[in-house]
Amino acid sequence: MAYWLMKSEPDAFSIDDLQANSPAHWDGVRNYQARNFMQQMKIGDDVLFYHSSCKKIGLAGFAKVVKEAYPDHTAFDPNSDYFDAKSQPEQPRWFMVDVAYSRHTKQLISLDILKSLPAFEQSYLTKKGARLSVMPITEVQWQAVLELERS
DNA sequence: GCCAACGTTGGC
DNA sequence: GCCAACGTTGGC
Repeated sequence: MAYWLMKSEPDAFSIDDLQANSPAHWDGVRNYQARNFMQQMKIGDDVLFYHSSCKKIGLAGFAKVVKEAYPDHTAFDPNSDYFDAKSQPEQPRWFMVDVAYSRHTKQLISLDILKSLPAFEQSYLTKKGARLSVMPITEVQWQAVLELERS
């Protein structure tokens, strides 16, 4: 069982949207490293839902992987913002997973708080210039987040 | 296979 | 809206 963090711009898709449309497919990932991580996801893995590029940046909720990686069909659709002519149905380049809503965080766990946690001193999230939208989270980091939820 | 130009991400 | 830090592209 593994832990992951997935970023989403809440203006486009927020934790509220996931709650209202659960499970949802996580389409539109067009970065190889992020894709590779998604391909490692297993059913039942825990996901931290992160709101990026917005007023309240940070962890907004919890989700679970309910379907493992399969071709991202938005790459095949010329009308989609995520269309990629180089991804063909016979040989898809991009993949997505399905995630189901678990719950909101009690309150938003801001990026500042995350940065203040020793567990997150070394992470894809807080690393300078980090732009990865899908990343693994360690057991220690996961527990640190749960600890915040208890306090 | 190098690397300059370009596009994107995402915090501020 | 700015821009630093990246990732990707494409000419050579």
